[in-house]
Amino acid sequence: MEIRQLRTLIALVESQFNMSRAAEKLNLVQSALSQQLNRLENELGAKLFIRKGKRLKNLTSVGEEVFKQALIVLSAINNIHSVGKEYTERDFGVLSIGTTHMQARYILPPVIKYFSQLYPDVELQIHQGTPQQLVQLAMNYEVDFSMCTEALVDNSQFTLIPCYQWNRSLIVPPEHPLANKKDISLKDLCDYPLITYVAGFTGSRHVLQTFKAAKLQPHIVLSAADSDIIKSYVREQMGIGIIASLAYDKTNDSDLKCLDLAKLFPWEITRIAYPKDKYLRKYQQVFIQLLLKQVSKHGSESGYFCLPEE
Amino acid sequence: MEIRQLRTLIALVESQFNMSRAAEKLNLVQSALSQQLNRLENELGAKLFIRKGKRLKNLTSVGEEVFKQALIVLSAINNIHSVGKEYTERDFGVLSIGTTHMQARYILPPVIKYFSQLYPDVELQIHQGTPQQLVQLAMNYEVDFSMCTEALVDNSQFTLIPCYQWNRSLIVPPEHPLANKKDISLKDLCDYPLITYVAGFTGSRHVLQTFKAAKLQPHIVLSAADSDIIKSYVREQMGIGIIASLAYDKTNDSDLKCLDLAKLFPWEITRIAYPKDKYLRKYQQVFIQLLLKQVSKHGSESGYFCLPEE
DNA sequence: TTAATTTACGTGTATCGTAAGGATA
DNA sequence: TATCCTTACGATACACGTAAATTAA
Repeated sequence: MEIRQLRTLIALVESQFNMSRAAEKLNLVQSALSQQLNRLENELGAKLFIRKGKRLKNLTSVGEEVFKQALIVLSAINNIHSVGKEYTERDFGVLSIGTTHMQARYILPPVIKYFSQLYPDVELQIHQGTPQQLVQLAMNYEVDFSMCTEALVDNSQFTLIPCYQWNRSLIVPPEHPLANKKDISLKDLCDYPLITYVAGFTGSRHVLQTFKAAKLQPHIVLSAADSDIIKSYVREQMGIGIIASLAYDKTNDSDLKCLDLAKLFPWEITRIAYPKDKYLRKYQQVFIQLLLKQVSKHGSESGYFCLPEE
Repeated sequence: MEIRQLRTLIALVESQFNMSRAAEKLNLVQSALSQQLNRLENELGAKLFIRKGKRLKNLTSVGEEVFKQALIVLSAINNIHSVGKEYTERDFGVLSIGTTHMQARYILPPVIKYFSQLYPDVELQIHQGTPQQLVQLAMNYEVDFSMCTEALVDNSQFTLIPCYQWNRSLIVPPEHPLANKKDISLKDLCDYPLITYVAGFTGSRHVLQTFKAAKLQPHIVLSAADSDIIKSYVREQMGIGIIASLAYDKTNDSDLKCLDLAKLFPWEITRIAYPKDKYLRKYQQVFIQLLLKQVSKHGSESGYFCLPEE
């Protein structure tokens, strides 16, 4: 059995059982893939794919099992390469992070700035996506780690590092009736058109649950993936906005009134997640340390987020 | 990188950094190994072994890390082969068990007999050893699983299946002063020369701890690795014996008196252990099931052992 | 018909074994 | 000196690419 053959298997699954596309991914002609798959199937004595005529349709049960193990093999092989690079090119390489807009915009900038000075030869890649996509990215080793607020925490395949916790605030135009109200209630929020994060995003699940638990029906007129868009629409008088408190910028957003909602909604915990079996290079570990340090320092200053208590 | 190269690395470590022996293991000439190691080290850009002149002395730190990952790779590759065989030769193969004399002699026979009828084409291999060796065997995939009483339970790399629990009995010649005594105490045991299992074996640690906790000093004249030897020496009047209760055979050992010591010493739990990442073939799973069934049935009859409560 | 896969065949590469040369205990 | 490792070299095997044949959509 060859590692090449396992790569082939994985590429085939990742390209929805299309050999030509898989071959392209691997920079090979597709006849080569065809041969490799044959050899692998012959060696194992079992078909790995369900075929319809000549075309591959899906994995067989044997294929499923072999595929799982193939992922383990390739993860370990990647780790070995990382170990090598760690030795030959200690401060040189790529750091790819999966994250949401919120992190990328409000948390990461100072960390990244500092990190880039420390490691000028490390190329930083930021991949944005929904929490679900971020989990996928980390699982498939397409990023080194993801920062997730709604990660599927029950997934025991991940190392999870609690990173910070944050709460929500209401933003309204200064002339809005709620702008000077103290102790805003859930009911108050239901009286006005609401703008907040799209479902499945950045802890929006908890917001909806909270309303539901209180048997209230909020009137959501618009939901957006990022805080800046929510702010824009609040400025356009389309409604009141609920955003992460840390997304409110005292200087740039001074035309909006920001009211703390920490008591109404549960705090969210954002974690760093990467596969348990992944080897982290030194600079990757350093980045995580810097991030935690930044959170504990700047977070406590702003009061909008802090280290989790876990 | 080639799987072959990782096999080479592992073989080198397993043969104490002796290339010639490693080559023999792999059925290759040793120049081939030399080349493979070179290629691997070149690809990674780092030496994996500390050398003294031309000879290999030990792993470098890079080597250590690569070695760990190589073990993962080969475990997964083995699993893939198992999946294949499970498909092509469902009821055909080898089942190798690591176990102590006690299990092999007093627990396994009926299980093995039944299993052999179910799977006449599965070759059974029983590897005996000390608990430490059994752990090693399982860890290195040299057996499919080990049955351990004193397994290093803190080792999170193992799947552990509690199998049965058992207690100890005193065996004495029928004319011995203790033969008719009720409620034998720890102190009583210290009054006579004692014969029991060797240190590090079959729960002997707990026996010694119990005496120590009671500030008593037993007079151990002889320790042996298996119950039959202990019985022999008790028959020779060399002392009184402490053995696992289940090792006393009512018919064959009727010339010895057996007195339950369950209240004096803690119960031992025997577990099946195999690496978490190991793929178990059907017949291997069946064997474990049969074993558990046998224990629950025959154990409760004899009263000498039973299913653990965990 | 077009897109996808298999099969046949030739080429280049890389691994293995033989054998000779150095180094260590 | 005996054991162990490296290097050089030739034979073999094998994976890849080209191209033609075969089969679904």
